Amino acid sequence: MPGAKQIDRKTRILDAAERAFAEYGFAGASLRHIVLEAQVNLATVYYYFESKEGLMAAVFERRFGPLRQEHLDLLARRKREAKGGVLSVEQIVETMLVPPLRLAGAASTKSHANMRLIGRMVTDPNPQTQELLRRQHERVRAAFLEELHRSLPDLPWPDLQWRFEFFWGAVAFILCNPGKIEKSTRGVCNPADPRLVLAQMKACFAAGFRAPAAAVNEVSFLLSANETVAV
Amino acid sequence: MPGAKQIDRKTRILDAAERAFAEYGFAGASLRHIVLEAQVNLATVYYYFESKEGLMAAVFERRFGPLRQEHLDLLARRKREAKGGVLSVEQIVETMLVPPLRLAGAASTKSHANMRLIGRMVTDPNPQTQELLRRQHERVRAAFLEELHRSLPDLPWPDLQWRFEFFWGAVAFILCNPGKIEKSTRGVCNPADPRLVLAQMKACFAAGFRAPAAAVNEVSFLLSANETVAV
DNA sequence: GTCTATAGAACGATAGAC
DNA sequence: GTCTATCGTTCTATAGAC
Repeated sequence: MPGAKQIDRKTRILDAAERAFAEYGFAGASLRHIVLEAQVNLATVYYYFESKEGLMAAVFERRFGPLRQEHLDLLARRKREAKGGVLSVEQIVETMLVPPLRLAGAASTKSHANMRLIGRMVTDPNPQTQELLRRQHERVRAAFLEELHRSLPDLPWPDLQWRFEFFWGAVAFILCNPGKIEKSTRGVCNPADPRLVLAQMKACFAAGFRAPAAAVNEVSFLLSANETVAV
Repeated sequence: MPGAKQIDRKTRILDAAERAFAEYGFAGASLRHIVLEAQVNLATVYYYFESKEGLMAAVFERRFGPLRQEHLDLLARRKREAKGGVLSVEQIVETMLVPPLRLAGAASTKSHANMRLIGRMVTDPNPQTQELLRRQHERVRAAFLEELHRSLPDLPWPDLQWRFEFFWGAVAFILCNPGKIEKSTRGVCNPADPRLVLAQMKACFAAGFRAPAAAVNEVSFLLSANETVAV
């Protein structure tokens, strides 16, 4: 082994693919770009992963498998440590955020590709990507929803689900392109700082989850107003 | 003119392109797919729009131009009508949401393509897409941020910006793929119903914006914990 | 303005030598 | 396992007839 620089080909491909998928999405990332960066031959990808989709599945498994496990483990541990076994909303929000943010902090790959991968893939239009991600996230999703329901027993089930979607939407958006947010806020917000993201999301969404249930009937008039919007 | 079915070619291309971009993203949408659906020749696209990017810019201008205008108009109107000229957080959230939701409700194109276009393009990895969208949204963004700051003068500026990003992230995510959300919530949440989305977002984010400022120092220990996450 | 025809490059994928 | 070479397709884009 001539130094740590010589990583095996399979890992190099996974690393390069992760960066490419995170930056360009599934459709926009080409295998030729990936093999160029990984310094391997194009055929090597097919030898190890069979197809572009197989490569994406492997990237997902490597990254989101441990992430899912850490999510479940951390949740279980904090439930054991909690008084009465019921976590506060703040604790649940924290538990949802810490594993992905810690993953983002691990600077094994440059430019936070592992962080951006999450956000990018969540919003990727490719149906195979969506289905893979949904299966990866299914159990974690159910576990956290259940825990939130335990913590907020009076909040109606639909309201809880809506807020849950809002929460992950915000997370995905923030993780998607840290540079873009930092630019549009002129440096005020830095999504690459996990401590900031955690504190800010906790403050905002703990209050959001705790808010009274929505009143649907109060708002309909504005949407059916007589102003016309050009279509 | 033999009936309304015979729309001019330029419009047919724009309609088809909008649907394709909304569904597949910029990289995933091919001109061949678009011209097939628009029932025009491939060369027609280049005659009218010069390039794929030109086509996207035209799609954006047609859809987001009026949207931006309605945003600014509606905000100005509600400020005139407000007591003291200061809007409540609920009113601002409503004003941010109503124009895109009304646009989504206008069923001129099938399957809510105009609605999904917003969410899809906000999260699209293509840099040209990002830059176009940023320029389109710049003024509206500044106007709403200013109004929120007027309504919440005690909230620190960074906290306000973070929550603003969370808000639009959640909006983009919800608008991105209504079907996906409805499926994963087993029909509990229906993002295609503007009244529901408006009521739920108002309830969650009015409380989120009103929450006390974040306390950054309280949360750092979890992220530097000694558990290791596989990388 | 609208078409046919095609250039020229990039794509995912595979066969077969070593 | 790793390579070269290449297949067949699809892509954006253009030239030129009508």
